[in-house]
Amino acid sequence: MSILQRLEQIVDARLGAAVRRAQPGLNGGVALPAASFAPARDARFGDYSTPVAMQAAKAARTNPRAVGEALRAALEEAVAADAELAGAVTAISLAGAGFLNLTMAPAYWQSIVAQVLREGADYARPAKTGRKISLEFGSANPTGPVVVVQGRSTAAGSALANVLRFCGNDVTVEWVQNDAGTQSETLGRSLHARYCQLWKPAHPFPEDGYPGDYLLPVAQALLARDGDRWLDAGEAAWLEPLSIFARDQLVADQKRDMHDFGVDFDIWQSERELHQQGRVQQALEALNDGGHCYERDGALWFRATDFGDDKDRVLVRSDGRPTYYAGDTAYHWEKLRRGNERLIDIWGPDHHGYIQRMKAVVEALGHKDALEVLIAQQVTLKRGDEIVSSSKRQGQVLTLREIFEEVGVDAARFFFLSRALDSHLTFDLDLAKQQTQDNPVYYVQYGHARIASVLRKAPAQLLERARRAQDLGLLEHSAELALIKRLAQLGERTRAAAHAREPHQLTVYARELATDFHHFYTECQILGEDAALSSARLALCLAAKRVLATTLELMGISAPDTM
RNA sequence: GCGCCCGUAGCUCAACCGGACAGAGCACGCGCCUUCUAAGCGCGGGGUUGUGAGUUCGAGUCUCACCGGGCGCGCCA
Repeated sequence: MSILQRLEQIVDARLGAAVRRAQPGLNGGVALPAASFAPARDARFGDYSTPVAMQAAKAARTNPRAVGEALRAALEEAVAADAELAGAVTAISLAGAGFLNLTMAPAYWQSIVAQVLREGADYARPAKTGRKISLEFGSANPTGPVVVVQGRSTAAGSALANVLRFCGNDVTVEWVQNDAGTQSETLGRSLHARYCQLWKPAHPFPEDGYPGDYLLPVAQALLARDGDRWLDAGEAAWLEPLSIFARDQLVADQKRDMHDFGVDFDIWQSERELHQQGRVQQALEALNDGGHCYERDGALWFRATDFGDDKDRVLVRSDGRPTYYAGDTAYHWEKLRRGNERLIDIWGPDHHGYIQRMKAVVEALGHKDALEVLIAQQVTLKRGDEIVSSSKRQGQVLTLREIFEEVGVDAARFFFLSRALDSHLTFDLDLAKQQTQDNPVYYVQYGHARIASVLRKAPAQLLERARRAQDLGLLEHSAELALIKRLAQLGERTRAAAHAREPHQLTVYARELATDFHHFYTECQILGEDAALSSARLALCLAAKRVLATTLELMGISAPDTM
């Protein structure tokens, strides 16, 4: 257990007594908050701070400063009685309305460097919880290449998956192929038209078909496999096989796009298969058995209004075909049956109205509050001052592949990741491409490359000495301590990003980390006359390199040794 | 009309469960390379957190109303 956790434990254990001291007449139980030491807002207040006394005072309706003072005295006593803690903490103070502040000794910070070197990639990684979480994102109709919005949801989704895994969860990353229903048929008809055009260029293209060039190679592939077999056949004969053929080709492309973008899914769920395997039927039966369905106008309805939705929803149309909603219900049921405690979906902004009904059906299946939906807002593409059209209608959408091939995967991922999912994102292609100081990706990566460069310059013997972490007591420059304090935040920052489902917080931390390193690099000569000091600073470089690499890995961005 | 999201410096955005004097980057001005990568560092000006009330020891954060922007409200997906 870390020193900070021990201190929190002591505070938790003594909080009740502190409250009673402040409020002697208190009878009955009070729900006491748990202490959590966070980095102090301002160095004047010390290094760590907790408002727990104020929170407890509120619950007990008593004076926050009185609770704080009793708690401060109790903590001081406990720290003095323990050699390890006494060496780590130099001051405990009460400030403001009742903040409990800690000032840590340089020896404490120096020990963090040793800890990072010892634990490496596992530094700040908590124990496995075994908690199973399904994360679904990117999912789209297999009706074309992966486009810009999916760049955003997959960059964010995969980073969220990484950080949830880092925090000890067992995460399954899933993509759904919406390969059933009318869109799939439209795809089949579009392909058939392209295929016929290979013989007769004047062959009409369906009015509601999918334009764009991406079906041309699919039609060629179909020709290569089946020759003229479908040319004069009736629709009933070719509709399903061509829909499936197109799906298989396009899904293969989507997989490749995603892989090259650095995202590999554990599951590519076909909606069509859920129907064929009887999963949809089973899910509907489960709902029906629970008494959540009824028939009206020849259709089967789900009583969504029993679970907070605006209106009841159709599961099976009066003509007997199940709705998309029925398929998605079956899919979410599947995810629950696989043992996931938590289902997180990332959807596009046009699916807002769908959230409540999906939560309703998950609750009806007995898993209230298991589903969380994150909405990834629209992305506007720009080149300098010019907005790049992303109208799907014209069939001229800029694909995700074109974007990451133009600006690079690292820059693309960082830009997609850099804003909270629920705020609008403007992606400036020119800025992302610039290899200048304006580009935050390179700012962070440059920190890593700079360290690698110093390490290459360092004599092997000195590097060996640095790895033994024997000279850390010499690290007391303000720039050194500031950098170490930032390294020490890795745990709480990753936990915050995971807990809030806000992977963009990683980009914020990465920049802060790089800033502290660049400052240290400017202020402190690493390789110098004094071997002991050089060894200490090299050790700090090794630790900073490790934490930068961990943060970049979580974001799915490379950590280069040279730039 | 109803529901959801957003509104913070000139611009783009942060702000941990309600916590201390609301912070960064860009842009603008000034300075720093005979030493480890200047893709870097330092200093400076900039704010009634859309408006008005409420809850609280304490509100950018919670509640209500209003203003502005986006999205949704199908036996479409």
